[in-house]
Amino acid sequence: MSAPDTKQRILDAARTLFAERGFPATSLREITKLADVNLAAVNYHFGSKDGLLKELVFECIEPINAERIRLLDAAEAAAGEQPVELRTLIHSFIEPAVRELCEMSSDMPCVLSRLHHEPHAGLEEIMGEILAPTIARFIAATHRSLPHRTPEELLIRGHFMVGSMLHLLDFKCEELMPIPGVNKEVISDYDFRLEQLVSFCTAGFDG
Amino acid sequence: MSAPDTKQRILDAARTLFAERGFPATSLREITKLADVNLAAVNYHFGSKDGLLKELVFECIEPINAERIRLLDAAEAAAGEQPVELRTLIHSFIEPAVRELCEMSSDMPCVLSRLHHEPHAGLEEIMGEILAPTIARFIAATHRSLPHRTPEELLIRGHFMVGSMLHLLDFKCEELMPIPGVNKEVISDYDFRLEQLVSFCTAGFDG
DNA sequence: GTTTTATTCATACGGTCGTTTAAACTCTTC
DNA sequence: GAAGAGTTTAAACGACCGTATGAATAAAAC
Repeated sequence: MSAPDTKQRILDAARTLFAERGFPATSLREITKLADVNLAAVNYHFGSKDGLLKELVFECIEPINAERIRLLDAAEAAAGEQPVELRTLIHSFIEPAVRELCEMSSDMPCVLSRLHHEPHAGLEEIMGEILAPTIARFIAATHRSLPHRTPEELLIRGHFMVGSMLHLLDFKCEELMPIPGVNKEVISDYDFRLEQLVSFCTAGFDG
Repeated sequence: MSAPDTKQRILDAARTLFAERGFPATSLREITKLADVNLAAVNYHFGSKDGLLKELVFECIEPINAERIRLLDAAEAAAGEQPVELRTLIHSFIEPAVRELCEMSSDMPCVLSRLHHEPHAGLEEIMGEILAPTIARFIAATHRSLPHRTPEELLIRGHFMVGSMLHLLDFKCEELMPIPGVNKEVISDYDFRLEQLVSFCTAGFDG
């Protein structure tokens, strides 16, 4: 019954529990019990509880960010001298996150969404170092696409876009109050969610 | 040096620390030390740490909710048989939260924003009981204003609106990476924030 | 088959947590 | 000024936390 890959089992269990109760409220004993590994394994493989969190977050947002840059590069190359269309820009930013996070695990979106709102010591570093250059590029591109908007408007609307996206990632439709006429399958569909979010933000940016 | 109003001092200290480190990561010892009251005072006045949180949240969102309903009633009365204008609807939902939270304390928005993303046992109850009827009314009103939209579209876009709003409430511009040409005073201004958010959501809802 | 390296294990450490207790201290009210 | 309800205090409780240790085990190298 021993674990073939202790490290991965710990990551999976941590993801689940962090999503359920949050990072500070989850103990290593709960994680290792769920993962069916020894308590000391976390400190052996990750150094500390913080180390575990960092690895979990990094392995998740790094590929998302790379994909964002890739899509933006492609869009700018295709547009040549012209500014990239706003909708394409927003799609490039949102799609990798929604797709990757939905594919990876239904838990990770929740964890990430929380971490954005409950910054943890030493984690802004990851968020900052990895995300900051990306965000700077997207703001610059948005500025070219919407030259009539002030920098303040673009910045705060970008903030709204991130808020909508994070909230979508944390969207459990089971928790929804029953609303007459709402089809849960439609709401849960990945393509529907993505399309709606891109449309909402595209219209909102220019509205 | 004894406290005239222990209860209020605890609430104030708790608000500050919950905003800074989050609920689970804040200890009663830190709270009572900051409030300059005895450790046992929390359990005497609030029954438990959870009780403290509940009272803090309730005293904050109850008036916001009441004001939302008041504005919606007024708007519907003014519109008569006609559906209320979308922008008015969204303004009625957003304005009370942004204003009340900004006036009350710069800490509370942060706390509330987090709690939405890190549901705590027994708190969904407050959120649900207080917010659910309000949300139902706003969805119904939105449906009248935008009859060509499906219920699923309205629901998920309402979700985006809430996400944007929560993220705005948690917006500390000090943490911002320096972006050339951005005036921090403009970004921090209450009226600017409100106007931008209402415009973003109004355009987004119909986009 | 022995030595070496990597991993797992049971257990313990010092600390902090939320909560409780019972004594001390206010006050008002008679 | 004695009585009593309301509040504050210091101290302690048992439970759980993240981390560290050194022995046991498995895998690989020689």
